Amino acid sequence: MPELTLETISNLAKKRGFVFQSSEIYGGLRSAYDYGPLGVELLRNVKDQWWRSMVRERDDVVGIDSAIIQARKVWQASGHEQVFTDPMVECRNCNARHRTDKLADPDKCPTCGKTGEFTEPRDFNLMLRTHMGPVEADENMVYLRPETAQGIFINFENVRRTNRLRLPFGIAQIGKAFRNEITPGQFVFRTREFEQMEMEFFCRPEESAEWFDFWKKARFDWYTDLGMTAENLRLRDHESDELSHYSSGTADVEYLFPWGWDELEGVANRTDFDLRQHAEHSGEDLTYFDQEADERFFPHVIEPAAGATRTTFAFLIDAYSEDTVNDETRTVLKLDHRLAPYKIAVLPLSKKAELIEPTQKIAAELRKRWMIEVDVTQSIGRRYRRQDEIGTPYCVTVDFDSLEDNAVTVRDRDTMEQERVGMDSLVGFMTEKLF
RNA sequence: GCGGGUGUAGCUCAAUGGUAGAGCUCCAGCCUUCCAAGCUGGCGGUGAGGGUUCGAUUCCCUUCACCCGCUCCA
Repeated sequence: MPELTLETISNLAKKRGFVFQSSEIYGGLRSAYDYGPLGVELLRNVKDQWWRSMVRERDDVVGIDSAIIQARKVWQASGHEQVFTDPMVECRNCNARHRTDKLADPDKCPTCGKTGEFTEPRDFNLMLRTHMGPVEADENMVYLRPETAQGIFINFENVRRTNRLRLPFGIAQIGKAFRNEITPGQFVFRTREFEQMEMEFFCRPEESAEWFDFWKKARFDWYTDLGMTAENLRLRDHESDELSHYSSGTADVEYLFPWGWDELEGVANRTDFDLRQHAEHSGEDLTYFDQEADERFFPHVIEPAAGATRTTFAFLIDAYSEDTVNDETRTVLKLDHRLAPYKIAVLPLSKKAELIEPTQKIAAELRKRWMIEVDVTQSIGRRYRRQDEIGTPYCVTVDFDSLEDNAVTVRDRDTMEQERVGMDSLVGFMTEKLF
């Protein structure tokens, strides 16, 4: 198979209605994308699988959905306002960017050594801003959250108390986040508006190393369980100099994208940094009281934080394949059926009315359980290829024999093999296949 | 944001300072048609704004977007 390029995969995404450029009819808006009918299903399936494995299948994790707009003080306490708004200068000679307050010599570029090449200091504010209320004044300026994590920390006590939770326990959230990235790009990989899937797992300080290892493995396995190629995945521990301001240890789950290894998810040991900061800034007591041990302390936190949109993108890339069939290229998205936008396509062999009627009947029955599509246009071969290209695992074909024998053909996306199945047992048959 | 490149139907490409063409895709019709078959017909375009000109897709300016490098981190 020829090397897969970003262009190939983004072309497929546009052509089949997975992803569109934002504001396209007005020339496009940089760094924002709209998800089409197929993309929204794929994205939703990825999020559902995450939620299922992180929340519903666990007895120690609960979910929340916090507001995108939060008090400005949240971002002062978390450190984002300070870390995300440094005045910076750029070197005209080598284009390197430096924080003004970190320069030994304010006129000399530490990267290339030239002097007098700096631009005027500019604020690089990585948080998007807006105003609460109709009057645009500094007093009512608010940020759009740059991560979903803080919405969890500030609700730590609410959730713990109302749900009577005891350590160790986690709080999970899926939602949009916004960052004024300096350079967005690589299609949907880095965008200024994106979606995160984050979970903060609170535990006793001395157990944090153990949970850190647990979550690293659990998160890595989640991808392979959903069919992502293990050779295209790796777990990489951060060097101490690349750790974030809040972290004592971080490991990234990385995927081998067409442009190289890049991050899907970060698993970080955030220690008690966030709870301490919020306790200090808010004046609330955010410690945890362990009745048995009779002690009060700040829990430590392990955070698996994944990008929902880029993870969806990675699944799309990983599923892409091209076979040669009868000297033609067959493009197939070999998506796990749990992620595929459509589970089944129902296809009458021809448009004749006598076939349309049973097709609609079968479709109505299948639609109660699965996301399906009915396609009646053009030749059956063409329709199979179309379904292959959007990753539909099974096609159900109604032909003229069906009118006699009350059976249909079920065709497998990956093997292209066909099996005759009675209409009465079709739902049961598909339930087996789509467990 | 800086440097380099690119913008013509959904896609691939053609043409021209004087009514923008083709192939593929898509849609409709014909054919009891199981892996992108055929025939007939149809929809559809010069990224946006301004300037020069009798006339601009073509020349000039601005802008927007995309791709490649420098940065970032979900």
